[in-house]
Amino acid sequence: MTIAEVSRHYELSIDTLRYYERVGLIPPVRRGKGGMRDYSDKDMEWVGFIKCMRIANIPIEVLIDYVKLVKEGQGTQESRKTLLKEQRDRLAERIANLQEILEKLDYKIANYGTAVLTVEKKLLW
Amino acid sequence: MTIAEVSRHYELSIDTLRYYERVGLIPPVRRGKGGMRDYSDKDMEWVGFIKCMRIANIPIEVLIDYVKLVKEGQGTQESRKTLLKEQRDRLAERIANLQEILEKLDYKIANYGTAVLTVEKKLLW
DNA sequence: GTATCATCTGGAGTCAACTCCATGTCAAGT
DNA sequence: ACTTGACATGGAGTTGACTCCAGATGATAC
Repeated sequence: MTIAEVSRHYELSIDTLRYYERVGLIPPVRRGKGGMRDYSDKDMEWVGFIKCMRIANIPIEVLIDYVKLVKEGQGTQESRKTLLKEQRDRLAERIANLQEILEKLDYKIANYGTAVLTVEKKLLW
Repeated sequence: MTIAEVSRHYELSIDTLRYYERVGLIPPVRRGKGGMRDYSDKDMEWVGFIKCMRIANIPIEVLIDYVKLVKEGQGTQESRKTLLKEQRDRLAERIANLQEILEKLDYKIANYGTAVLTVEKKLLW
């Protein structure tokens, strides 16, 4: 897979793909003729994983740590699992939080313009 | 309410509160003796609202537009409602998205280290 | 064999959203 | 009278995460 293909497939810019690799968010991709990247299936998996994690706002720093642990090998499995669990919990919390805000927004929209209910509105925000 | 009190109450830094007001995220706060801000209940409501919206990642630009519409008065109610609805929908979509990622993460954690299931894992990421 | 094209690299630039800083004012305590 | 402390302002600096650029290289089309 060329970088252009990966870029299209995951809708990540070529620059972003190179950036991710540069900072260690993705293990180094094997190079073919003339130093060009040739993404393996495993590389693709990584890109997909990282894309998901980034959508979930998991900081790049944290993901770099994860990649480092993977690189260190078998001995780090527990730490990796712990790291993922931590992030999972953060994410779950965030979702709950956003859910609450969604409900508030729904309420606000439903009652928009009704001059009544001022008291309750004040309780909300 | 002094700025320090508002800061403590909403866990927003004093700098952030001033910044929000400066860029028009919060209507101008009335000043007391010596030019010091004196937050009214209405101001507090605004701060709370804006805080929520920012937690939901609604961009500052969008919120500034909203504040502007409010300032323009009654005639803009429909536009404001539309704006809120748009943001509500984005938020709902984002939550659904995050929910999916949470499930993937849960799956990944549950099967962590089990060398089996490699095929399914590949399907996931 | 030359123009075009995709890719490469290292480094600089951009953007949103704060965050910090220097300097100044004012009221209160000693 | 003087120090202290909270607050004010305008503007500069920081951070995270990209994004863009200049210059080089190798493959492909004509």
